[in-house]
Amino acid sequence: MKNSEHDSKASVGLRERKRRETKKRITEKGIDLFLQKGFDNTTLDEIAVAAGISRRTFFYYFTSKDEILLSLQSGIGEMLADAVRTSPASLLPIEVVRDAVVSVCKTIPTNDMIEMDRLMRTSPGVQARKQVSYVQQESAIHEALRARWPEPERSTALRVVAMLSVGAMRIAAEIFNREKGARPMVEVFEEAFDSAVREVRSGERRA
Amino acid sequence: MKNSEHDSKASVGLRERKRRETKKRITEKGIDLFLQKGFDNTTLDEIAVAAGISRRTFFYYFTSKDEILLSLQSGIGEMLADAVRTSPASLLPIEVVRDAVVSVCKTIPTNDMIEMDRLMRTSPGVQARKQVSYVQQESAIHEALRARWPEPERSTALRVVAMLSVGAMRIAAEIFNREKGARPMVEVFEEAFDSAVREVRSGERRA
DNA sequence: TTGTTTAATTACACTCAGTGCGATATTAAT
DNA sequence: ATTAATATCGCACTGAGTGTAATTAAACAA
Repeated sequence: MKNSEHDSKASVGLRERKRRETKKRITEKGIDLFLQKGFDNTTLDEIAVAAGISRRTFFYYFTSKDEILLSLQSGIGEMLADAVRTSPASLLPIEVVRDAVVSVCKTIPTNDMIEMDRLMRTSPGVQARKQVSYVQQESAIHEALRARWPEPERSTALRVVAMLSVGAMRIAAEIFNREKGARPMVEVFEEAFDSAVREVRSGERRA
Repeated sequence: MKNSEHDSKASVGLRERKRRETKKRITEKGIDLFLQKGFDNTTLDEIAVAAGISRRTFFYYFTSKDEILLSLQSGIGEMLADAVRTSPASLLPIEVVRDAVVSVCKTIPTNDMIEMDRLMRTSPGVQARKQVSYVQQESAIHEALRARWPEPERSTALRVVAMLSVGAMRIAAEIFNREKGARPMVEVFEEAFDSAVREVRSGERRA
């Protein structure tokens, strides 16, 4: 194995290059059409024609129509996990996940978020799949957390902490889009996350 | 309007009675088939035949195949919301949601949970839809919470608290099923919820 | 260069979920 | 008995996704 899968240097070979271009073209044309006509009103035939491939070839690159959208959200999980792994050793889990989401939020362009959200809302089916990607992000964070706090008896707590962070992110995205990006995403997230923490801590006496 | 929609007394009329029987029959036969052959390997034609109706009539009762499963999980949201509404006035939000989930967990038969979970795992698509029902449950809880703590600036915190409770429930269900019901669901949930709260409270100093 | 292997692309035919439309039967209301 | 709703059904259609097998193009070896 000379070249790794994601080697974007010169020696990737013509095949791999074409492959990536094709996949990218499908994604771009697909999103274009989705934004124009809505997800459900766009057929695979239309996407195939726009991307200059046959309908059957589409399924060589994607397993379903949804995957065009999902492929955009994949990667966020890994970004979050990386942020967890590279955070200062002095922090507590709850602080680590907060920082992780904050740093990732900053990297996502605001316009993209709003457009994607509008897209997601055009179809209940897609809305459903999006939730699955949140679960994947949770898992990614959870694994990264467990690598740093490996005591097995702590695993469940870390799982819920991961869930809390992704959940706060999800809600922040919701609010962010409802306000049409009036405030930066990071700010909304911090408000959601911190107010939740405050709420939990408010019942400090014998529960 | 003489009779309310859910009046299960004598005066419901023959029509309503038949209607409910048909819907129930479809659900039961559907679940039977799903458990036998898996969700994806069961066609609507088979369900229709088993329920003694036409394929077309199925869509008079349900809007999709998924809805058979989803209709079973619906109702939990309302149970949770009711539990929130009827909880003692002295409790804090975080305590209220904990109690609500605990009380609802107790009412769900263990065997049902395990069977349903196995079913859900037979299809990624269904798995996705399940997540949507969690979101619905979150909303139900959130609304009930807001009715008790109506200050608008607290809404987001309550939203995240609702999410935390449903999330802990979801994770508890996951663990519960992984252990094949070795421990009661309530116990697993309490462990998940409480350990998360402990984790959040652990960073009590200047965050 | 040529031949060989492997991966990409396509056409065709198929299954199944879901919808639109219109016809017929059944129950309720007057 | 008439009339108005509500249920049930058949038929034909669209669109997603799969299986199969054939064709084309790139990679590699001699």
